[in-house]
Amino acid sequence: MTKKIRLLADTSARSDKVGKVPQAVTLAMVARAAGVSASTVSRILNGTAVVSDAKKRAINDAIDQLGFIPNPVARGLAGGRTFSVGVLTQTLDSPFYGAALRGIEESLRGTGYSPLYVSGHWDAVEESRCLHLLRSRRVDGIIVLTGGLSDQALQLCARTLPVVVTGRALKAPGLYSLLFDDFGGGRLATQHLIELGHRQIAFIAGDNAHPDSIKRHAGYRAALEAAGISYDPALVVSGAYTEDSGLEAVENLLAAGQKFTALFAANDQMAVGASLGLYRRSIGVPQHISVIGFDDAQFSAYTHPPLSTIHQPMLELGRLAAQALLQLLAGQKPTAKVPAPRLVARESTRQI
Amino acid sequence: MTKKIRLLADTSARSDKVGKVPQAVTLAMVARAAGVSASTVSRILNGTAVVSDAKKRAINDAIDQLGFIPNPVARGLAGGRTFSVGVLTQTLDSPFYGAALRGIEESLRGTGYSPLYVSGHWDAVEESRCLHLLRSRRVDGIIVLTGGLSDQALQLCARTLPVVVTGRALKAPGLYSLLFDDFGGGRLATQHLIELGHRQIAFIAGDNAHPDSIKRHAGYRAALEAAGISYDPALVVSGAYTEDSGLEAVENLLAAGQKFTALFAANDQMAVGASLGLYRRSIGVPQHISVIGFDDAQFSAYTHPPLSTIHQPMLELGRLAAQALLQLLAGQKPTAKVPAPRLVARESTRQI
DNA sequence: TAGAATCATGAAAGCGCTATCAAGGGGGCG
DNA sequence: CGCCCCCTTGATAGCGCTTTCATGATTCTA
Repeated sequence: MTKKIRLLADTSARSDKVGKVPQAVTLAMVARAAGVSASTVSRILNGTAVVSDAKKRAINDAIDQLGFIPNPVARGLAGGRTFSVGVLTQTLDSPFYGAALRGIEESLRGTGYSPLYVSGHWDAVEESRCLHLLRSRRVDGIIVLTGGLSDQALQLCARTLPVVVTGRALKAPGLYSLLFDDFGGGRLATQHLIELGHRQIAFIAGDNAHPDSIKRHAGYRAALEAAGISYDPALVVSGAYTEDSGLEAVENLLAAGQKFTALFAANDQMAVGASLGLYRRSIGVPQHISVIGFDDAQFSAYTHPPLSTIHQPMLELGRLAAQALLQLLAGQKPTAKVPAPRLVARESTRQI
Repeated sequence: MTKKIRLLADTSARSDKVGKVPQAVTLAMVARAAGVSASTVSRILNGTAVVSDAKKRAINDAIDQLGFIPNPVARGLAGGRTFSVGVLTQTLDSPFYGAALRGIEESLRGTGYSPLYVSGHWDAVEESRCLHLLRSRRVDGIIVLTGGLSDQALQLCARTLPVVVTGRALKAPGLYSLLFDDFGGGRLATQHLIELGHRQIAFIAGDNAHPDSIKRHAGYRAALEAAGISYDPALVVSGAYTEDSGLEAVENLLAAGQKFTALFAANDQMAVGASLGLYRRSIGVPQHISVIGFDDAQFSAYTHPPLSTIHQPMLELGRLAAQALLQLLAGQKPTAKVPAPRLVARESTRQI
């Protein structure tokens, strides 16, 4: 067997200058070994056409024996498909997007598609550059995790490439969007505090450039008003979604002499920062002030005390996004639906 | 101008069936527009040979006007290089590796190379599969962030592809390794506790499958012995580098009635989990027990109290790894050196 | 100034695969 | 029993680029 393989390899045009890649087993070699034409091997590989059982078996045997792995680069060039999907995220090392990336990876595993991650760092120009990079790398489809790109840019992109985008509600051919209910989440968090008897509830908003931050804010306000509590702008400070900004925000609130018994931060990172600020002033959570976050980041279950929060299913969202893209790629209509926000009441909030 | 471009485009062989990619500007079109041959354009693109200034200018003009972007897929097939580097990480959403990935991304930006991330989930079989995937995708080089692959596997891989690996000390042609001083770090953490007057210092080890965990453990032991404190196996429990396992470990320690005034966890995640365990028992950190972690994860500055830890420069490590790979790719000898461990004393440790 | 040597350039042959097209063979129907 | 159609298969032409190889134009040396 080994001998036969070697022989076949030797008859190949340039067996002398292999060098670079050792496993230079090509489709042509498989074809020769199986006694069929390259076309037929390709047909088996892609399931493009019906092939007789006998040949099918012969080819599969040859593939196994030679250890043939189709070269994706060549397939990409010839077939126009690279079997890779671009993922435009914002930061690779965010505890938040990380989960989504993992979800994407999970859904893609075993499908033959590989993810190609690029990060836009919340900068529309940068994101646009990333989009170009992905296109130039000839990805077969793109997943965009929120970000600051304009709706038009995405719709334009979707004209030539399947696109799945999270964090907005867009309709366009070849485009599918997955929108999490940030408004409902914001309302839910606030309702939770109200139900615990709180009436003076401070809010640390996220970056105003992010639509989700605005919607969480609106949810907060809606819950307040539904409970007959008037919205007090003095209790609202803005942060930037970072721990530092949460810390700073709570310091500002305290410095301004604001009275509140509960605090809702638009994400967990700010909630953690804020808790640290309270800790520094020896204000107990939840003894003196209840704190609730948003996102349910991985670390939130392990803070002191474990943080109450709104669970945002990023892992699930990643999975769904990838599945939707796969459906788009297969010419089907995506069916994915984003789970509703869910309250995770832990120990940082309590009855007044 | 536009007209000219359109005309040129129309004379192309299959301008009627463009469809898929709109910017189907090919090298051949540039060549025609500039009145030169494809070879010459290619030479400019790659700097492969000297070309007269006049043609050089004409070609560059044509490239700009047509908005030509070389197709990496075709380049990959023809030239054998794909301008992508594979990054084998363990989990995409770890706060720890995340920083390294960002470092890699930073170093690669602007070099023309793109990273292709795959994650092995600490499973040698899976990692090996990932390595194959990267090779089959024809990456030009590989960065391996620790993991459980055997040294031989890596050396074998390095025979055909430049490889940079972190977390081990290997020497081989085409292979460069970046080793962080885990032993020194473990010793440093323990010394810190000893200097604060602690004599009974518990240790939560990491996963024993990880060499770095073993080395941190050895560092702990060495510091103890250097200070004349006998090593007490009863004070050592093993965890799995997760928050949960840290929590569990401290519970075991407490349940067994062990006495200790300080605790060193082999990573920050376990330190956080352990702190939660102490909090649940109303044991104050650092009032009753000092806690120190390892890694200096992003969240560690914001825990209650902020966690003392050993800074492991993952961002820097990522940058260095990418730079080293770039050097390898350029045929140079990498020069990167890993920074030494550094103590970050925050508020979770104090004088006894 | 003839010949060699150097140089810039173009033509052409692939890289490994997919896709189109045409051909051969077998079966069904009139 | 013959014709037509369908089904399987192979040959062939690229995908867009890199890379010899060969060519004519220069320049240099003797």
